[in-house]
Amino acid sequence: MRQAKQFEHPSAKEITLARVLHALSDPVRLMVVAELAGGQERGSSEFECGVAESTLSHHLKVLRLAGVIKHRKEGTRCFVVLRPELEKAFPGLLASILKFRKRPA
Amino acid sequence: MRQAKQFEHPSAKEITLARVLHALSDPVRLMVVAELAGGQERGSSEFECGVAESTLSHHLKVLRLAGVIKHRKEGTRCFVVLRPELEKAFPGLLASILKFRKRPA
DNA sequence: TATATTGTTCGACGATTGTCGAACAATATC
DNA sequence: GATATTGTTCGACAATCGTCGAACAATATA
Repeated sequence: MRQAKQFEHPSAKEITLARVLHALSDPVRLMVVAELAGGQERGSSEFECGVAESTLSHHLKVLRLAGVIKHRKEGTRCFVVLRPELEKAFPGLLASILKFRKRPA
Repeated sequence: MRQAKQFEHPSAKEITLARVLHALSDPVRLMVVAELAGGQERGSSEFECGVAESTLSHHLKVLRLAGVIKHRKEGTRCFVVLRPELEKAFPGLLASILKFRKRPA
């Protein structure tokens, strides 16, 4: 009953502005981040973004590698949550961006 | 002494969040926008961003097509300035982003 | 052990990207 | 007119992107 190997995450120092902006410059990823904006953790299957499962997985990886989300496995499921380090690095940035998003479908 | 044909700019309605974020997700373009943040117009030759002239021209086109800058010709020179429509569409967004730009490293 | 569930990784694909140098266009100056 | 100046567009290139289905890995359940 050992826990499987978890994902690699960049250190807080590796979170750069251009990288975060690039991570947010895709509608699917923007939708995921908006969904996480409340701060609570979400199961990765909760996102209904109209792309294949493998594509969503790819986008979560991009967000993870940009330092935007923490990605964790539990059993056969996966959970994601915003990384507090992001808010610490760029306080208010996410809110400033998300408040302009088109209405959450 | 006719004025040459000017550049095409997207309408204010075509300025979308993801498009703007994508335009800002490149270090060169981020630098240009930061340079324009004061609001005053700049000659395109004033930017020293370490890329070829044709590359800078490409980046200015990306910013123009994203609705971030107004690009105008005068004589043999070109001038760029932030589009007021951007601030109107996403008030405060640019400032929220630019304040986190890398300090003079 | 066998099977089902969940989600990642792999391989492929077309599209887009950032980059450069060369060629081009428009204007200014001689 | 001829030449110089300024900056764009073109053509090419490697790299990255978003996308999918198939294959795979880990866990849960029978």
